Amino acid sequence: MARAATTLDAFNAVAEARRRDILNYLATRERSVTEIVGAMNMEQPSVSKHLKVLKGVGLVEVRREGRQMFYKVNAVAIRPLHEWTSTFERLWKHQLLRIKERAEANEVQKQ
Amino acid sequence: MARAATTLDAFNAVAEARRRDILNYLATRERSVTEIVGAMNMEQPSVSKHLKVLKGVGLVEVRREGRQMFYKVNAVAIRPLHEWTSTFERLWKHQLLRIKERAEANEVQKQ
DNA sequence: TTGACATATTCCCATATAGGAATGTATATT
DNA sequence: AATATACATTCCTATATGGGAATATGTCAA
Repeated sequence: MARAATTLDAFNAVAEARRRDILNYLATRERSVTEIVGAMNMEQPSVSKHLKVLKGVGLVEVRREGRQMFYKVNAVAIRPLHEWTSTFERLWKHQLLRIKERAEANEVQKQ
Repeated sequence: MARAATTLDAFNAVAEARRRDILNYLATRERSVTEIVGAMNMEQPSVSKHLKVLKGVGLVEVRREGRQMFYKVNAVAIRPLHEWTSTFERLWKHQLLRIKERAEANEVQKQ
């Protein structure tokens, strides 16, 4: 079996750095494809293909205006990722606290 | 060019649902490979391969104890994902607020 | 109607899996 | 030493890309 499809869910879709770049760019406000192409350093067909994947998992929404297509982030689709990572928040805070405690203990030793 | 390697970063590593399952299982406490195999419904070689990927991007750490290998989550490695998703938190909260407002406006209309 | 402009889609290819099967390796036990 | 246990690795294959190139589609303008 090959890897799961990028169109399966948000986790697979944002695995690609280019698509995260696009989402970051769209975080400010909606943009036309041409604007995205200009901002990223990618060919237009690549951008369109990435946008199709993002749209497939609901991470972006589109609006037509004449010849242009304006894409914007659908932030609620990112929420599941945030919530999944949140389940580990308690763990890394505990980890960082212990690192800090150890550092302070070393400071005391040096004195 | 093919898709980026799963061993590239945490984003690619957790794109696979099975690997998130393993991380979820390890969230409670460290576990031996056999325990993981028992909990997930996977073959042992598959589990070992997924653990190798997770270890490659620093999402888990290992400790040997006799013949057993105990794996545990390295939560700080999940932090970058949490922080990236957090940049969109303001957006989806705003989105949800508008949804709520619209629902309430409809309630008033019905009265 | 004819272009021109903005996007989307298709075709092709090199690459990276994920799982299954078989095998290798390290450690404990007798 | 021989065997069993616990994992890791290798080989193979079907599949899913992501980018480049070429082309198709849709819309506005003259």
